[in-house]
Amino acid sequence: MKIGELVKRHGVSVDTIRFYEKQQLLNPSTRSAAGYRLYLEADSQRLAFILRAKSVGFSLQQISELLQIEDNKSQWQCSDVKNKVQQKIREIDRQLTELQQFRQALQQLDDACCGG
Amino acid sequence: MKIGELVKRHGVSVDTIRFYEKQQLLNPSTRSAAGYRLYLEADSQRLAFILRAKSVGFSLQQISELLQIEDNKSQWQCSDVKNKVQQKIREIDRQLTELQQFRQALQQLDDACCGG
DNA sequence: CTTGACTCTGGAGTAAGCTCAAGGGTTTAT
DNA sequence: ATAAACCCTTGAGCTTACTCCAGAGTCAAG
Repeated sequence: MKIGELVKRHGVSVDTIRFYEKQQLLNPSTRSAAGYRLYLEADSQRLAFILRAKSVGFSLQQISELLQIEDNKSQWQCSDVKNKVQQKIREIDRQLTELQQFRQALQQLDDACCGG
Repeated sequence: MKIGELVKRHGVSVDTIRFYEKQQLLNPSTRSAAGYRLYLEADSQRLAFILRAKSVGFSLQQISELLQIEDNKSQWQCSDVKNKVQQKIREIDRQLTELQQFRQALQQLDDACCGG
C-alpha cells in the first residue's frame, strides 16, 4: 500500500510518516519503480504500535528503544531482552497507578459537586 | 514555604515553577517583603495535581481547563461541572484501556522470548 | 494527452514546554 | 561583615515532534 492509504487508515499526516522514517521508527518495506514508498500489513501494525505507545505518553526516543528490542531480539541474550522489557512494563504499571489516582481525584471533584 | 522548598518536595526545577506561573497554572499565595514567592500546602497540592496530570499525558492547556473547573466551581452550574469532568474521566478511561493493551503487547514480547 | 490527485526531496518554520544566562537584590551562617 | 546560598526579572535559546512550503515527477480518468 502507498503512503496515502497508510495515513488514511491511521489518521495521521503524510509528513508524520516521513518524519518517523527519518527517525528510523518506520521504514517502508520497499519502493516502487517510481520511488513511491510501499508498505505491508506488518508496517501498518508497527505504526499502530508506535501511535498507541505515543498516546500513552512514551516519547519517540523510548518507542525507538522498544522497537529495537523487537527488531534485534534474535541476536540478544534472552536476559537482556527480558530486563529491558520488564523495565518498560514497570514504567507502564507506575503510569497505570498514576492514572487511576488521577481518575479518583476527578471523581471526587465530580462527587463533591452539588452533594453527589 | 519558599520556591526552593517547593521544588525540593516535587523534584522539579525553579524555572519550571516560574514557567507554570506565567502560564497561570500555579500562583504563589503571597510574596514576602523582598518579593520572594511564598507557597502554602494548598499550592503544593495543586502542583502535585499538575505533575500527576502531566505524567499521564495531559497537556498544560488541558490541565489549565481542569484547574479552572476547580477554581470556579462555586460559580458554575452543577451540570456544567459534571459534564466537563465526566468528559475528562472518559478520556482517562480510554487512556487506561490503551495503556493496558500496550502492556499486554509488551508482556507478549517478554513471554515470547526464549520459550517463556 | 491533459488535468487533477498523488508522490517525491530538501529545507525552513512552528508550538509546547521547558532551560539557561545576565545582572542584581536578600538571607543566613560563621 | 562577608561569603555562600538563595531569590528576583527579563529575555534568549533549546528539544521534541511535527508541519508547511517549493519545485518536480507519476499515474488514473475522461
